[in-house]
Amino acid sequence: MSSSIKPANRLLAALPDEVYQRLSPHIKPVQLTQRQTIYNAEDNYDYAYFPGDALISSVAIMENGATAEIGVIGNEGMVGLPIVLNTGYTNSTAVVQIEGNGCRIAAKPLQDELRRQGALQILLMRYVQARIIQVGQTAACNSHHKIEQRFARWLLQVRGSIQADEFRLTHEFISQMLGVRRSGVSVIASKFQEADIIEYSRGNIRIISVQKLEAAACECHRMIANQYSRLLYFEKFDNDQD
Amino acid sequence: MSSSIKPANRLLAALPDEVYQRLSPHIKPVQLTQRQTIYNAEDNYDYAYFPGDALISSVAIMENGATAEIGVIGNEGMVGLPIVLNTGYTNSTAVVQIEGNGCRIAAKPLQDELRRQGALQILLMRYVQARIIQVGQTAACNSHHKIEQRFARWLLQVRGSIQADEFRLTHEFISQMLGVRRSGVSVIASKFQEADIIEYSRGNIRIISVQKLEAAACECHRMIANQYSRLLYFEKFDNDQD
DNA sequence: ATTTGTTTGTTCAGTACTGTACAGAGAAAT
DNA sequence: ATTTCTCTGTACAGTACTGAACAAACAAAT
Repeated sequence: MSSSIKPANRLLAALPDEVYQRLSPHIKPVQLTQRQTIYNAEDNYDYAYFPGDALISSVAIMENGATAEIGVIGNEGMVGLPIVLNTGYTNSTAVVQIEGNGCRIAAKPLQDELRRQGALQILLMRYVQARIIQVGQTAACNSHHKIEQRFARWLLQVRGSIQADEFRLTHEFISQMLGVRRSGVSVIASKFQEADIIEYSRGNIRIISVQKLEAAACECHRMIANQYSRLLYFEKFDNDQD
Repeated sequence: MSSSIKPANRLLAALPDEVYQRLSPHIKPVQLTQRQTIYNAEDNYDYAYFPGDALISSVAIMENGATAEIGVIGNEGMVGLPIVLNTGYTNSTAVVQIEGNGCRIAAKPLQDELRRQGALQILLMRYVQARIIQVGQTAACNSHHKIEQRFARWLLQVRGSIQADEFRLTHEFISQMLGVRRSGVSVIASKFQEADIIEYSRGNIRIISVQKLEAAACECHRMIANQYSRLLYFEKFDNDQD
């Protein structure tokens, strides 16, 4: 039982051994299934979730049922800011976008470790800042950028979070994340496929050219990626196969 | 020199006397002038600002110069999340929207007090959560709600933050906050004036009927206001004069 | 093999904006 | 008193969407 097996989640992996050792008895693996709701708006947070190869979206749901993604959490992040900030709950819903594994830690041991004001505290404060930047840029992006740019940016963000070029996602689901019509997504997906940027079929998407996708995306992707790497020291996922 | 003179800023006013006493040598009054930029994106934060009767906006500025407000800070809040989270800087610009007074505290004494893990830590963690909720809801609101609803909501938010029904703001400035054209704002302002909801003239706006404004606004205003009062225990500014 | 459900393609009229332009009205400056 | 500047009113063509509907293609279930 050595400590040298680093967890798939990059936040946990970034912790010094000493801290990780203290937390590890409380870290429990979980399997996350597609479309599973981890927390509804105003649910109390009892566990923080750290995705491995799963991807989770933080989503705002309006009174009329319209949705908009306000955060993407892959293995660079965690679900559970209300635990870090000790505020009980929040207004957004956490939904599993791409199924996979991950782990979770109960609120109390995590908060106990935070109170030591050590590496975990520093790391998660920086992560909170990264999420604030992400959601702020998303707010501005939703106002000013076209669906096509936003779709491209979103694909790049998903790619960066799960560190893979292929994933299972329907147009319908993507449209809910972008807060637009499904048919709008279909039209642009078709255009991107025509341009050899992506390939897709019935719920499966593969990114063919990251460079072309970056050219189609708005500045927001670059901006957010830069801030994440500044704050969390993650190297970029940049092995472009072009 | 008693401690009983409560500061105009409600965050500072909510602190126990003991904490406030420790901070008070570091609290310096500042006058904030309209359109003054307190911090540009990526400026390092050396002081946290606590508005009294001034109002500050946190704004994202895109590469093409387009702007969008991602946070409103009045006497219920502070400018300086990067100090609280100890991340140096952020991607947004802080601009004075309505001139007035306030005070500021240097980063170091504030962070020293935060490390005590007392009332300031609890309060500002809760404030961070409130700001996250605000910006998240704004992101969704920008996607789904009409300019008219957003304008109404924005006026209510400004009113709640400065706790006054009249303030100096041009259509041009409002349009930059909402991320829309100036002429679009003018049309709706004129419509609201016709309906006896507001009154305005050359940079001066007065809210006549809060109830009508609430009816014109989207759900987002209520949602954010509820979360602010839950997290920060502020009573609502609800002395409607209708 | 046939049915059923899911996913994508496509159309179409309608709406809410955008970008731009110009004029008028009030305030400030000389 | 006249000019200059700031702020607001209004118009107009163009664009990017929306909401809704229906068909086609494919996969899964029986």
